[in-house]
Amino acid sequence: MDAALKALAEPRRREILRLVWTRELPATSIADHFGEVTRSAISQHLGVLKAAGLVSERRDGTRRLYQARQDEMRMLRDFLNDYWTTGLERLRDVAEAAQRDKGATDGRAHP
Amino acid sequence: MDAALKALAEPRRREILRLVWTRELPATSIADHFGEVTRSAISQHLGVLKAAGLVSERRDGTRRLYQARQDEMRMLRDFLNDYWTTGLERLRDVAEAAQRDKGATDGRAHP
DNA sequence: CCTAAGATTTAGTTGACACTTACGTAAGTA
DNA sequence: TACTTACGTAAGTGTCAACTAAATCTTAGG
Repeated sequence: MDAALKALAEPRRREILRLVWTRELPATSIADHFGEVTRSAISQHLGVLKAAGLVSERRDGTRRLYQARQDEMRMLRDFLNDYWTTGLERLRDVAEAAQRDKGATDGRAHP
Repeated sequence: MDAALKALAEPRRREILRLVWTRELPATSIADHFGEVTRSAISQHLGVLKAAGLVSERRDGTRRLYQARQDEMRMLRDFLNDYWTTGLERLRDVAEAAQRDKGATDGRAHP
């Protein structure tokens, strides 16, 4: 999860992910799409994406075909939907701390 | 958008966002939740979150109250849903490149 | 005015990361 | 075997981000 979000924080990797969203592509074709960057750099990005579970790799002769793992992306989307609203009991101690904070001065911003 | 994803890539910031998801909290209360980090560090994280538009800041006396901007988070979620499937016409040139790649040898490795 | 509380800002350090160049390797081809 | 293609990996460099400590700002209250 951490790895996935970190991987997506890089614009180049997002673009790669989009390139292989609907089809398999060999590393070279992907790299060709980025004229301003070395093939090696793209290879490293692909490694990060693969380590994060966001792409799959399949070998075909000397080539390696990459494709996005849409299921993992869906999990990430669900994480963004749910993470903030789950485990809210954790907030209790902070709420108490805030309460303590204001208890002395009574009623400025929040009850 | 870029800034938002980058902001979320940091676990500490995600936790902060969760703390202020349902309520306003002063910076001190937030910092108290992270025993192992300085208030200064938290303040800087809050600055990043605010610059990314993920939290709002309101002043109350000497305190500054922060709260998550859930609308922005929803936009981010929608981005994750749509980005990959929009602008697919961009893929055409890559598709052509791949086609060229295989066309010569008719579906083997490479010319 | 003076002081304290709450919070940000400013160096300055350290580690992570994106990148390039150079090299290594596996698989196909002549 | 020798050559070429398609990759990954290693090593080195520059930049950026997260952190600490110290300084600064702002507001409240005596």
